[in-house]
Amino acid sequence: MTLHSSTELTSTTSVAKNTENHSTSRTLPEDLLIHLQQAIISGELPLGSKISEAELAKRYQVSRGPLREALVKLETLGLITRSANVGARVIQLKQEDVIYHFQIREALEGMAARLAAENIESQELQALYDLLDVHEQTVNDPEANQSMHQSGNFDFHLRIIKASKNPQLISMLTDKLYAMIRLFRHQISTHRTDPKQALQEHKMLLDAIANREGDLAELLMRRHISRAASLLVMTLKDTSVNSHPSLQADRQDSHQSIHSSNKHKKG
Amino acid sequence: MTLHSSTELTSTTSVAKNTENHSTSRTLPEDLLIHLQQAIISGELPLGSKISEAELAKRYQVSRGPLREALVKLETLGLITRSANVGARVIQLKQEDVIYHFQIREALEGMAARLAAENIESQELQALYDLLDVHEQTVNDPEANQSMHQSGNFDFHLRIIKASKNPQLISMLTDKLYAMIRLFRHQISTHRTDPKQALQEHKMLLDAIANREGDLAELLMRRHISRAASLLVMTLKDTSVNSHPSLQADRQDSHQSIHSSNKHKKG
DNA sequence: AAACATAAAATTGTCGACAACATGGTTTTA
DNA sequence: TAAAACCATGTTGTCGACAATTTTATGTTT
Repeated sequence: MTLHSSTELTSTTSVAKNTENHSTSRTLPEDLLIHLQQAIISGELPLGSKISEAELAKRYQVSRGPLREALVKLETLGLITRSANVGARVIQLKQEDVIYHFQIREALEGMAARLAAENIESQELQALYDLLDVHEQTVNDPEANQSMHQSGNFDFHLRIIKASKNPQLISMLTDKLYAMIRLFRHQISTHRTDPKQALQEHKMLLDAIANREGDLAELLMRRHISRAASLLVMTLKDTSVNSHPSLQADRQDSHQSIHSSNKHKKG
Repeated sequence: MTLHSSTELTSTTSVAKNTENHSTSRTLPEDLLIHLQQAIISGELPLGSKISEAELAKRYQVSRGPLREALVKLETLGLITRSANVGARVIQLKQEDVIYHFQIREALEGMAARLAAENIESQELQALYDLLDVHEQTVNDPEANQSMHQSGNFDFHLRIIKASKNPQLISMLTDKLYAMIRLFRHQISTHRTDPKQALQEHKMLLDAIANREGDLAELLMRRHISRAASLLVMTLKDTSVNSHPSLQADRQDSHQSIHSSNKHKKG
């Protein structure tokens, strides 16, 4: 089949230069990285689909040079795979990958919690306690929805990571691993984590940090993440990522079904 | 100053295409990545020096396109920093960086040891025990030099990492972190690690893995790495990386003093 | 002489075109 | 008929040139 299907695409999202549209960064590879990351996470570029450089270049109104640099970065983020003379594909999410990912996150965020206990400053501590207060209200609010819980959860973890004061660790966790986590969240709509339990765990963790108990903080963080992981894996066993129809992309063509982010609702 | 100083450079290392020289990979960015990595580690590109795209392109007989892709990868490896419209610099090694790095490595390799205890296969286990036997002979051999101990050490850690069977963890540790470690080793010539002690620690660790005691394996690995780290930091306090003359590159020009790998001996 | 504005040079960012390779289909051959 | 060789097409890899930006040099003013 020919691929003049560019009419199907979101009418040329146009990251291009001085046209002063919604693009925020300064260099094309940076912009492209953000947009492509979002496209993959939202499912606009389906998992497993082929990535055509020419097609993407036309779509974003850029040449293939900057696009390729963005693809290199995407590869190091683990969101796509590339092989010489063949091209790039969006990764496929297998169940093991989720497990592998959380094992790494457990080790890294555990260390972050330990370091946070050593290095956190009083104002950061205060901000975290404030955040937990807000979180507590959200938990008791029947109006609150899932995404509100999640963003608070996210923020809490992020602040602890930053409190570790280890720049390389922070970069690893925020730039790299969390891109993958966001991918999980968007692809796997059903996550049955209990907000109240999460809050409870967060409280104990924060107390440990406040008391400068690094060992305990690391232990609690690891348990917290490990628990979330097994919950997620259990969900996957039911939903079965590999057989989930909307997560399977035919291995041949790419021309994506656009704006399919709000699909696969919980039947 | 003009930069016709290309005569000073190692006469055009020539990664270029079909000329069938010592290059092994298939695509230019891959080759370039390997060569540049080596150049940084050996000190051919001094720490903190500016990286000129034009100069490097001429030197390796490639155009700037593939070179830039390699630079993007080098940036994600943490070996260079890049800022828009200004260019790339080789990183500067500050004492904190070493600490930050080892904190991450402790977390990650600790997890690797734990997973290895769960997932290692009998043949891998046997190979590791064989390796320790060789190592033991090396330790008792007065002829053996530092680099022999190191390569064995290196191999041991690598095998355990691979035995974890977590591909992402393996990639992170081998591709990314170990590039940095090799940089440390080459830049900081004086490392007073005791081979006998290291061997002893390795034995205990391997026994823990063999006995499938994940908790213990992780603990021992973390202690092992932590000890190496503080030893290295102590060395740094004496040698003082920041004020070490041959490690300081003037912030202006780059034209490197070539083949300066065997400098900065312990006066 | 110091500080500012301006011009020139050098470097990075981006583009379009060509070369090398892989893929799918067709023809040839056993 | 099936397998192998071949060809056509599309895609990725690489290059050289131009545009945009930063840096250096120059000159003017106080």
